[in-house]
Amino acid sequence: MITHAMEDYLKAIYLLQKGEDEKVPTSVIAQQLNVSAASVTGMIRKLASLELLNHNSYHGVKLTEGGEKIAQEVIRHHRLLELYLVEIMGFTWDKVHHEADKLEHVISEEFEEKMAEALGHPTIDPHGHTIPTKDGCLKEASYEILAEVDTGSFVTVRQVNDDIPEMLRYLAGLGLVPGTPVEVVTKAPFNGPLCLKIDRCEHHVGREVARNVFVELTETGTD
Amino acid sequence: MITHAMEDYLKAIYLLQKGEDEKVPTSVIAQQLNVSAASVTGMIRKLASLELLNHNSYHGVKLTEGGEKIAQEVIRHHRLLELYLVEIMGFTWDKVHHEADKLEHVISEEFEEKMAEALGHPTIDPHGHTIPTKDGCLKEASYEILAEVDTGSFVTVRQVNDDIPEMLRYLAGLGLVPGTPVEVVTKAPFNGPLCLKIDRCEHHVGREVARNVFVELTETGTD
DNA sequence: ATTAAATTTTAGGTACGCCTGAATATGACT
DNA sequence: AGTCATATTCAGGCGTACCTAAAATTTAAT
Repeated sequence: MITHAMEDYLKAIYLLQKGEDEKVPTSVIAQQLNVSAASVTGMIRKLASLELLNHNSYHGVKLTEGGEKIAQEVIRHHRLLELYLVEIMGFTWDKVHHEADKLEHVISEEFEEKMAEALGHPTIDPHGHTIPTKDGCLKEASYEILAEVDTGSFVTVRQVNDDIPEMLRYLAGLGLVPGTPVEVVTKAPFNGPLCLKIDRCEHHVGREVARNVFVELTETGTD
Repeated sequence: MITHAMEDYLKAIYLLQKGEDEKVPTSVIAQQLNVSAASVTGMIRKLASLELLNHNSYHGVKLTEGGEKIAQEVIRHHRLLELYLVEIMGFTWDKVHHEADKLEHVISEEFEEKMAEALGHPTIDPHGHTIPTKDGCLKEASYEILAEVDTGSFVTVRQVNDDIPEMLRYLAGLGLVPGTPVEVVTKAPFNGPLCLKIDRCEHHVGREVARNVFVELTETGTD
């Protein structure tokens, strides 16, 4: 029996396990899920005994195929829910992450299908993340971090982190949403703010925010 | 903190506690929730300590105002969900009870409001049950049990029990859904089947089924 | 190569929600 | 009033999921 907590662990490990055979250390999982490292060890034992992941003591974990499948299902639920809540139910995009985090463990496969149909089998969620297909394909494109783009670059926003509601409201206010073209006018030194031209208006945003926005380069600047 | 299990208990007690100051015995709650009587006692302790119900040992329990409020909220969630799943998402009415039972504990107040808006603030769910209003009004009309109506009566279906998917599919097939006018043509003796005229066709349904259908009398027959 | 720092695991404990089986209280019936 | 069947509660246990504190292991730095 897969519990909600197990699903949360599998999802977190899947999203942290970026590279092909990258092992995810216990401490990183603990930080991601806001639990103690000891709790993570305990859960890892259980997941390993179910063959959902492989565990090399002191060297991190890696999901098995079975573990990945479950993780992808949960992520598909989450992202479909986020889009459904925004597009069909009229939620603002800052609130849907929290709601989806609860619902993702509870909805049936039929619920998932009804949402996918209502949305026309979408591939991208409101924050720009790829929605895994039913058979488990998830090719998350890798974009640049806005904070690290060279001055003078022209970029298009592709993704934003979805877990800080206040930041999402701020980003929406600026127009910094997936699809928006942006010019990086200047970058103040000492981790200072970026000056961005969005829809002909200049805005100054801090690095903290710019680290949560992911972009595609249209034209590289000269730093 | 109110857990999902607590909500389930409060809901069950609320629905069992038909009369004004009717006390609900432990055993009935245990049967309703499919748990042991001992488990019910344990939970009753906890709910009593939170002043959500009053408990007279060996004489059953009665919800306090606070307990009733929570129960009504959960029931509102459940019934709004059932209607939303049928009307907006296209579920068949036999599957929504199970889905709503899981979702009712998880959705936010905002989710509840979005559903109510999308449905035009409805008052009745797909099985004919009253949806409590946000401020906790639930006037469940009391109807006759179809199995106990006199031969020759003309009735209108008002409610059906929602927890047996197979029976709901059978009822839908017969056209025995809320709003349908029905004539009770005959009632076979020894708990035999009822002969019902529905939309000009005669159908023979067993007592078991007829005990799960609730009707309003249009014209009483002569038994 | 040894030691110090960081990471990870073990050990022991809490709370929840459920169980079974044994003890106890109640109400009805002689 | 005593007895019986039923209803209820107590006692002790199990699995999940988390915690803190202490022990063990690995890594990095001298």
